[in-house]
Amino acid sequence: MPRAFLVKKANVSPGKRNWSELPDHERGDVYIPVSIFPNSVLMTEVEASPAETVPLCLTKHSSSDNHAQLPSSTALGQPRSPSGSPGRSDIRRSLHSGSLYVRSKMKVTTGKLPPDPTPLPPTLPPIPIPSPQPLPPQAAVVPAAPKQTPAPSEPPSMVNRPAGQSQNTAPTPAGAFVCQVCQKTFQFQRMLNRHVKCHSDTKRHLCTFCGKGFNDTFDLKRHVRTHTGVRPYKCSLCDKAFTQRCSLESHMKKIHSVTLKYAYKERRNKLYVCEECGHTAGTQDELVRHLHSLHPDSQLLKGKAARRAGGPGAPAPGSVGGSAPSSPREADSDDTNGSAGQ
DNA sequence: TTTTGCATCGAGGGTTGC
DNA sequence: GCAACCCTCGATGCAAAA
Repeated sequence: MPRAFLVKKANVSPGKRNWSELPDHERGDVYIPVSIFPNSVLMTEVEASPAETVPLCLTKHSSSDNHAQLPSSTALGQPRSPSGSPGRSDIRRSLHSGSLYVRSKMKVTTGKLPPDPTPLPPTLPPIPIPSPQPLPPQAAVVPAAPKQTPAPSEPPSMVNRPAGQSQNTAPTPAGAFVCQVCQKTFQFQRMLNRHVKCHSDTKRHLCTFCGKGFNDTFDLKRHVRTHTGVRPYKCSLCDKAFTQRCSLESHMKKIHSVTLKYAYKERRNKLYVCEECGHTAGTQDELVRHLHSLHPDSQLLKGKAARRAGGPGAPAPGSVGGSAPSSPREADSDDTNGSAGQ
């Protein structure tokens, strides 16, 4: 699974948040949550929503191209990361200096190809460069190749789709749904519908810090932790903390030789994370009490109240506001600051 | 130069709320 | 029933250590 987008490690320099300098267990206490930035600050600078302000970076550039569009950090005479490419902090610094820099690498995913005896030629045309104006999902899923014909093994009926079926989807006679872009098959239509978004350049959930877009709120929330420094997953043996559970489990296994007894794909105990401060709770009630006592202005609480009242504008279930929506898109796409999830 | 540990994120599958 | 939300696995790159 090629990873087309890699966030380089932040270059450590004065004035930047350097989490490695802090004991992990203290990071959550020290980090500056988004919410304490006056929303107006962030939102003013990113006001028009990153998708509009930033030509969204979601253009395909080589990594060397990145350097050419490094307005702020170099212009401000600030050091760059050794590799020459900007780190996260470059983004933030730029953001706070009034010019939002966003990495220009584009996520290009083609999906996982099924075992196919006739693999696609290596010289496939690139995925269409995103247009400044978001395309509707289906429109954005124009096949990369001029016209991809079904795999030889596929019966002709696969390209016959019922009315209402996406242009790029088709059910097989067996009931599986096939992505017409990459030929990957899915058992359910909803799986295919979501998969099709992978081929789209339009990302619905945008990070207010860097403008990077994600297809899923959870992906965005997870990503935002790289900006906020929230590390909910703490090692019980050495106090090290991680942003993701798999990192913790990997750490436990490699460093402490502790392999957690979980079945494959078994759900772990849900962890309720306060994205305001990184506090974790075992239950939602506990988290709510925490929010009431320490973050009474939390967007999560407001959202809950709004939902109870049945009012509009309430965040989606499970979402926890940390920053007030600054644009219809954000209002629509709920949180950037986490939820009680995990 | 190689190995190790961590950080990050894509994407499939399960769960929940409307 | 569907869309959104959430969880998990696995892949990859980077930096530090060996």
